[in-house]
Amino acid sequence: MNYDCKKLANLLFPDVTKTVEDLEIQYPERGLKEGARVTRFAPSPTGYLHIGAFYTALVNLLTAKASGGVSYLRIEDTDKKREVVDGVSAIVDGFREFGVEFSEGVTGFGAESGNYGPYTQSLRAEIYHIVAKALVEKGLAYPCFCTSDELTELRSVQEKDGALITGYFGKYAKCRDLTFEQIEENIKSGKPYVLRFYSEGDETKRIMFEDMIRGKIEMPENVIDEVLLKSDGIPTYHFAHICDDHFMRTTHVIRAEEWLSSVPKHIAIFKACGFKVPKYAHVSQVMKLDEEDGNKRKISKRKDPEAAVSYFFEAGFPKESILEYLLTLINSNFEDWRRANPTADIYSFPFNLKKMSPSGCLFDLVKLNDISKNVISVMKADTVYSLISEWAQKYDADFFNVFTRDKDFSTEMVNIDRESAKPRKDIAKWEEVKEYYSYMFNEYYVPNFDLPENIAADDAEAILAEYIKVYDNNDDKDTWFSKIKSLCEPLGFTPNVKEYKKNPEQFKGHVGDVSTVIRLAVTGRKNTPDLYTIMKLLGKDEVIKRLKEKNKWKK
RNA sequence: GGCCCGGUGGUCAAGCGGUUAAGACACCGCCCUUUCACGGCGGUAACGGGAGUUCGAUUCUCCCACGAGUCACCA
Repeated sequence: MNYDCKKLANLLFPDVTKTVEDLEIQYPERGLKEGARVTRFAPSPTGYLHIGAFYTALVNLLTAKASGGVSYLRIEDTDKKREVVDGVSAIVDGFREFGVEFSEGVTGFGAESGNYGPYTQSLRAEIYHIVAKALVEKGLAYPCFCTSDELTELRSVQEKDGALITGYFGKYAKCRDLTFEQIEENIKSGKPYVLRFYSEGDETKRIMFEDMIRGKIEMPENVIDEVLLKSDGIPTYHFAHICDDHFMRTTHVIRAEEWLSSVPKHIAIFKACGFKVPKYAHVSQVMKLDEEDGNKRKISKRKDPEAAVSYFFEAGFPKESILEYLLTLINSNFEDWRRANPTADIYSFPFNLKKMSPSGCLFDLVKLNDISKNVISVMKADTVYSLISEWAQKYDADFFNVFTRDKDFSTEMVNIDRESAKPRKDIAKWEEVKEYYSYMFNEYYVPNFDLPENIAADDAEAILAEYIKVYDNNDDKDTWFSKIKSLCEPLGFTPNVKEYKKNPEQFKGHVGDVSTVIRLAVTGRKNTPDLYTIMKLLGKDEVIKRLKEKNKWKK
């Protein structure tokens, strides 16, 4: 540069009086214990909380917690075009729904905690300008007055030349050669400009860095004069990343893999600023199978409803299920650990970044269901009752009224075959509950008279006729079952299943078939949890009423 | 197209020069069982292809194909 950089810095940033040294004092080293990691999750408020973003956030949280460090939430709202009105709340609420908390940072719209703020980029203009000014003073940044048309043209020229890389760099960076007078004149005449990084990179040289998930990575040095400040004075992601992660004292930048290719750029800017480069870890993306071409692809905000974490909450997956599932994707040894520590807090899991897979994984709803069934199966009835109520209140008002009409009844209902050594694992998400227990509520009960092939309608009728005679809702379970057994022989069935299996031709069926008839009559289902309890809960009148609809068996 | 990342059953994945190539989910069968579920036992199923290096490659190297990402005044 052929001019006094200090002079230019003052021309560009006349109002900036603070220095980088001031900032170093204002945001000192955190003084955490050896090995404690400072991580951050830094989303843009462009819509709902994305499941992939949450996944990355979880890795950040886990990394900080496992090392006794700090995690914080920073909002990257430097692109006003993409910003969405309730973007910040959507993100914060999303985490809140998971019961997940950062140690510091943004806690709501316009709210934050911590000593390294502001944690919202739009509030940090001064900081960026201080650092930018310092860069200009060092001759490592300069104003560029090129219009977007000129840039597009540059690109097409480069492409025509068959250039290996395109972009604003080296000899193509014509604003590098502006004289001070030209710059001054442009600025005085109000010409918009961006501030560019003056790259000293050498395109023949290569840079090495260590990614904590992928290991050593070698790439060509950055030569691009990346935009640092946009024409409105707001920083680009790249520059904000450098300033923020330095002054918020981030030790580990853990972000999605799409950032991997800009690491050389970031390292160059960190060094130009005289800042220490943090450790990087690039998390591979959560993908799904595209229905059209059958290939893996990133879960898309636009095309895939399951991209939003709210999708899972609407379906009624407990937050623990989603968390558990994501943990199994994050560290493959999580499942083993969970088996050994069934009730431990997930944050006590010895998380290890190095154990993360460098390849992208498919989000498997089937596996989520399985995990969720396990999670729900070990919940206490009271918990299940309140979680179903909460869910229904939000998403199914009609069911909410029915379900909460009689709390004791519903609690006992969800407690059938629960709180035991071998709990049932039927329910994966709350939206299944209404259908699953439909026969327990008259509003939803659908009589069904389709007998299994092996049972004749006349026999079914006879079974019920006899059963009504002996049925007593006050019986204990053994008595209840022995009465059903006693029905068998007079009607040509056997109470002994083994006997039936030995000589099937001697009987019409066995006690299982007799029970099936009663079950079908009472619940409309061939399969249910413990029938005894169901009948007990339904009550004598209702059971008898249902038993008496016996004439409707399909013949 | 340049750069870069990735690759073990359908899915998530152990493995890190010599293994009968774990485990989980899914699927199938059997057992248990008044149905279903749970549980138990068993089964089907994998190292993208080609060259090297080596006594020996899933593992190391290179090439090819494939898949992903990135090349903006978006993050």
